[in-house]
Amino acid sequence: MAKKKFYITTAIDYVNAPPHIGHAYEKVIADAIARWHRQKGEGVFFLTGTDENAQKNAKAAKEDGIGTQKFVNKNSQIFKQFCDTLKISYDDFIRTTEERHKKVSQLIFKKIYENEEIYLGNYSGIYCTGCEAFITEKELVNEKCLEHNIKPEKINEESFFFKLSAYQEDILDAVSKKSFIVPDNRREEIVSRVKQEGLKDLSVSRLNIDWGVPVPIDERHKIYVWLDALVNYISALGYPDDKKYKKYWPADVHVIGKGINWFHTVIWPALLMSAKIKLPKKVFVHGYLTVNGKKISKSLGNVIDPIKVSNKYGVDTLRYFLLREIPAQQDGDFNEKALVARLNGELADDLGNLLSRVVSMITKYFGGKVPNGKIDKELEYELSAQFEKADKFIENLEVDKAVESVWGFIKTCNRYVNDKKPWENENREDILYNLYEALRCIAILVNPFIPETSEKIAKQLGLNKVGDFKELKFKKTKAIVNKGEVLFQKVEWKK
RNA sequence: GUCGCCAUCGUAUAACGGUAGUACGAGAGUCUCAUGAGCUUUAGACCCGGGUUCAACUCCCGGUGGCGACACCA
Repeated sequence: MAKKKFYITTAIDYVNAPPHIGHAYEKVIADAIARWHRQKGEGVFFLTGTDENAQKNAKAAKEDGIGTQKFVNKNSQIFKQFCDTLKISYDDFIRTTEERHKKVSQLIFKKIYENEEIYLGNYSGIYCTGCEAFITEKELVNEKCLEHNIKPEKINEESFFFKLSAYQEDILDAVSKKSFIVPDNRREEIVSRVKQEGLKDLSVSRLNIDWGVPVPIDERHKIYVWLDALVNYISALGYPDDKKYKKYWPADVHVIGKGINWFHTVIWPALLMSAKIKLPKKVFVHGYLTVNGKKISKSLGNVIDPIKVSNKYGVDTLRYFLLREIPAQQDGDFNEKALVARLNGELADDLGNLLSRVVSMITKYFGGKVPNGKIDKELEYELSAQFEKADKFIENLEVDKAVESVWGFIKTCNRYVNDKKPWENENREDILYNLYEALRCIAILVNPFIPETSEKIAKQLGLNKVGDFKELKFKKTKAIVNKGEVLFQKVEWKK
């Protein structure tokens, strides 16, 4: 029987600024979902990468005094290392300056052109020479560009347009489907905007700029970066002929931030329709992070470096915090106090201490050898109940609730120790046998969220690997436990 | 400016139109295997003003406050 496939992507990042905590959130959430599906035994393909063809990069590179390609090479590397530090289990890391991508980007442009849904027209707008970009009337203060305080010029130049307007009905149908955009409020935003504003043709090229992918039918133009960027989801799979493309497309989930919802749920589907390609099954729109209740911004100086947080508290603590604390369907707040509270209360006290007390007792009463006992059906039932709940939550992309369910079982185990009192020597074998099995399963359950810790638990349980979800039932395990270091060192919070 | 989303104990969050729940924090109690951990338990909330209804946290209208989208921002 063929394995079920699961293709998940994150947005690709702009490389003109270093990764911040918001990037970490998106990567970690997608990673947890990807790992969960791997644990289910599915054929998972997890894609992330960097978006490098924006004019911004050329500008930033100039300021840096290095060539644009060198600049993006350096910064893309930073993002890749960032993923590695956070233990992001990507299967591929696409860069839009790679030949394999540019080729497909041009191919899609050409295909849509040949369908006569890209045409040459005139773009008129106001152009700020300071921004080196078109700006909107709304960005003006006293007819001047807010940022550069100069009067922008009116420009009328030729541009290729995509007939987005032709897709009004088809897009409305697509976005109205309940499963396509998650969560509901994000879907409703798009549906009402499509209804109210309607779809207008979209300029998909820029004339006379020096950075970007050339328009295949007219090299004076460069492909609009959004069209180029969106294509990464299929170029990475080797569209149109590669067997990876045939196996994994359409994507099961695109994980994106709310700021780019419109591009992913309106423009991208329309482009795909025009190119006669299947639509992704689902777009998951997560919220944004604030820091101490404030919007992340350079001017406020509250940009948090996730690498520093990871170094200070451990990568799993950061991962756990992002996955558990931030509600899937809305914005969340990052603050160190809350992170420390999760670390001390849930990682150290609930999980760390459970492992510690059980391993200690097995060592103390049985010399470390896992006793042979009778399965406690009730405890085993509780395990499968919480697992099923968690699985449904992951299916609905409510990772925070999935983590909560797993912790529900951890709490049950702590209660189990108290109620059964293994130190009183009545059915001690049975009690500790069941607790051992429970912990073995906990290591499996927490693996998608905190992979490093999961392995540490398995090691203390005398196992050489963490199993997958098939092993989520109580069985006979021959092992010698060995008490290791504390899983999580508690941290005292001082302001 | 146009459009949209949101508003619940101190904090973070739930609730088919029918008893406002959960977690952290705070208070009290208790066990002793364990990382001063665990377990039990108490107190504590529906932004304001109208309307619909036998009944409104829930639906409608208005206000206030927060947030966002509106051609390149996870």
